[in-house]
Amino acid sequence: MAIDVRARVTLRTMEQFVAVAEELHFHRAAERLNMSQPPLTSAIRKLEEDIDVTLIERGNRVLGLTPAGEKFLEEARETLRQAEQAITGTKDVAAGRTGLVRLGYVGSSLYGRLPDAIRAFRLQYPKVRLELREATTAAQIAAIRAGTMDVGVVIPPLHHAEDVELDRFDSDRLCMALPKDHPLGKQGRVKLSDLSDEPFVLWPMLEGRGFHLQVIRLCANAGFVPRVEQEAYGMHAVLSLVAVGLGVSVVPESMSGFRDDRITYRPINDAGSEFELSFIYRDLSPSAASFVCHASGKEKYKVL
Amino acid sequence: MAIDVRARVTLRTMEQFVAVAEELHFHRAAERLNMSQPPLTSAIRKLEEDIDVTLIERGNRVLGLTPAGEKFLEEARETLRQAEQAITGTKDVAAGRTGLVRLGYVGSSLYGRLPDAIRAFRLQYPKVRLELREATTAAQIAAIRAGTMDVGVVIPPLHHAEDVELDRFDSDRLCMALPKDHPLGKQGRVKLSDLSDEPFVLWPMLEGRGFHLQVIRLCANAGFVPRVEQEAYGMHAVLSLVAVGLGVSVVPESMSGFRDDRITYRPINDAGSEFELSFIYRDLSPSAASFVCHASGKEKYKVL
DNA sequence: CTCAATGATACAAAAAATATATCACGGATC
DNA sequence: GATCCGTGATATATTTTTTGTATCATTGAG
Repeated sequence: MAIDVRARVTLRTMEQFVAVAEELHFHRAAERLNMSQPPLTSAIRKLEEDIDVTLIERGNRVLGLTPAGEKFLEEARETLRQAEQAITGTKDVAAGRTGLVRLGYVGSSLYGRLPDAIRAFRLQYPKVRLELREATTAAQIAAIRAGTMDVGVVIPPLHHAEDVELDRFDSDRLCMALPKDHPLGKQGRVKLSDLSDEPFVLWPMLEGRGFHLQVIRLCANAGFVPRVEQEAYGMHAVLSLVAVGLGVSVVPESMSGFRDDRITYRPINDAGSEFELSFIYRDLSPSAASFVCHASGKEKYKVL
Repeated sequence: MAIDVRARVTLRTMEQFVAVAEELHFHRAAERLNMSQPPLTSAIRKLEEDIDVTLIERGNRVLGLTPAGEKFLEEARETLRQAEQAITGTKDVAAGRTGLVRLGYVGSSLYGRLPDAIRAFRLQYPKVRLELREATTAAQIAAIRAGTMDVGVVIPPLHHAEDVELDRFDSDRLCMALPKDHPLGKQGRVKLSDLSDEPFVLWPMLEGRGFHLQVIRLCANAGFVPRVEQEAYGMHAVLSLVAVGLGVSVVPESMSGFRDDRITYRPINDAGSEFELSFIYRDLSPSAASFVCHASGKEKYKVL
C-alpha cells in the first residue's frame, strides 16, 4: 500500500502543492504553474486523499497550512531539489564535468606540457577529481588493462598493446646532460659521438624499456655502445648522479627545466633523438574523455 | 527548458529506471514493476531522450550502465527515498507522531500524575519533542493565547478564558503542612479550624490566584481568615519556610511526596478542599493532540 | 539450422491530466 | 440589505500519457 501511495504522488503533484502552499491562492498558483485553476484544485484534493492527510486549511476565503502541510511543503521542496539534482548531476557526468580521472604518467612528462594541461583542465572542470600516479609505460598499460587507471601518459612505441588506444600529446627530444666541471661541459658544441668513451648514468631497462632502447639506438647510430656504469631509478636520480660527476647521460630536453649548477645540458641534433609523449586509454569514461580531449586539443571522443 | 525536463521525468520513470538498472533485464524489471516490457522499453528510451543522456549500454544481449547511468541510479534511488520520506514524514506529523509540544504546568503538578504521563508519552511518541516550562495558571493562559505554548496544566477555575478549552486531567486535595516541632504537629488529628490563630506561609496571590482564593475560602468555611505572615514564591519555598517554623501552610496533598523531616502533613476533610488539574489549549497541533489524548486517556481530538 | 531468449516496433486501449464553462459562497460596497 | 467581486468547487469534454497485446528482429546455443 505504501508503494501504491508513492506511485500516485508525483513530482508534478509536489510542484503543484508547493505553488499553492507558497501562494496560498489557487488562482495565482495555477497561473504560476501555467495551468488553470480547476485541475489544480482537484489535484491538491486528490493528493490529500492519496496520503490521507489534510494539508491545507480551507478557512473561508483564507487558506492556511496545517502542521502536516508545513511538513509536506518542506519535504516536497527537498524532493524537487533532489530530483533536479538527479538530472543535472547525471548530465554533468555524461558531459564529463563530474567524475574521477585516474591519470598515470611517466616521470619525465612532469617537465613538459603535462603540468600546464592539468592546471588548465582543473580550471575548466573543477568538479572532476584527478588522481595522479607516476608509473612506467609498461605499468600504465597493465593498469589500464586492469581497469585501475583511466588515462596514461607514456612514451611510445608500445609493444603488444593493440588493445589500447594512443593519442599523441607532446613531443620532446633527447639531450645530453654533462657534469659542468667535465671537459665536455666547458666546450661550446658537443656531438653525441663525443660521449663514446664516457661512463653513462642511465635508468634501468625495466623502467621505460622503449625509451631506454631509443637511447641505445641513438648512440649506436652515432657509432658507439654506451658504457652504462651506473643505473638509477627516475630521471631525478639519474641527474643527481650526473651532477656529482659519476658520468654523463642522455635525458629528455624538457628535463633541462630541472636546473642544477653542476649540470650542463647540450642538444643532440642526430636524427632519432625525437620522441613523443602520448595518451593511452581503453574505455574512456566521460570525465576521462574530457581530460584527453581538453589536453590533446582534439574535438570529440566516443565515450563508453 | 530545465523546468520542462524536470516536468517530464517523474518518480515513476525513476522507479522504472532503477528496476531496469538493478535487474539489467527489461523483462524481469517489467515483471517487478507489474507492467509489460514494451512500455518499459519505451519509457526508458524516452527518459534518455528527455535528459539527452545515454544511461544504458545496450550491448548485444547484455545490458550495462554508462557512468551517467550509474550516477542516475544513485540519484534516482535517493530521490525515491526522499519522496517516500516526504509522505511518511507528513503522515507522522498528521498523526502526531512527530512535532513539538510546548507544555506549561503549575509547579504543584510535578507531584501528581504529570511526570508519569510525560514519561509514558515519551516512550510511545519518541519523535515528539517536549518543551517543558513551569508557569502560573494565568501566565499559561496568556502564553496559549499568544501562541507560544501548546498545552498547559493548570488549576481551574479559569476566569475570562472562554476561548480556551479545558480537559480534566488529575485531581488533588489540600492538606495542612505543619512544622514537626509545633504543638499541632505532634497531635494525631488536626482540624483546619485549629489553625485559626497560627501564622500562615502562603504564595502570593499573583502566583496562582484561583488556587490562593480556594485556600482563603476553605479557611473562611472553617470560620477564620488566615493570617498570612510570610509569602514565598513556589511551593518548595513555602514548605522550606514551614520547615524552619515560620508558620503553617495549606498545600496540595501530592506535595507530601516532598519529604522533609521537619514537616508533618495532615489531611483536610472539609468540603471544598478538593481541586483539579486540567489541560488547557486552544488550537491543538497533531502532536499536542497526541499528548493531551494520551495523558487524559480520551480518544479523539479534532486537530487543527 | 533451428530454437529459445531478449529487446524493439506498431497499434489499440485505458488512464490521467488539463481546459472550458459554470456554479456557490462570503464579504465588501453603495 | 441588495448587489457585485473575488475565490474556490463542480461538471464535462479534450488532450496527453501510460500501458497492454501482438509481433518482429537479432543473437547465441545446441
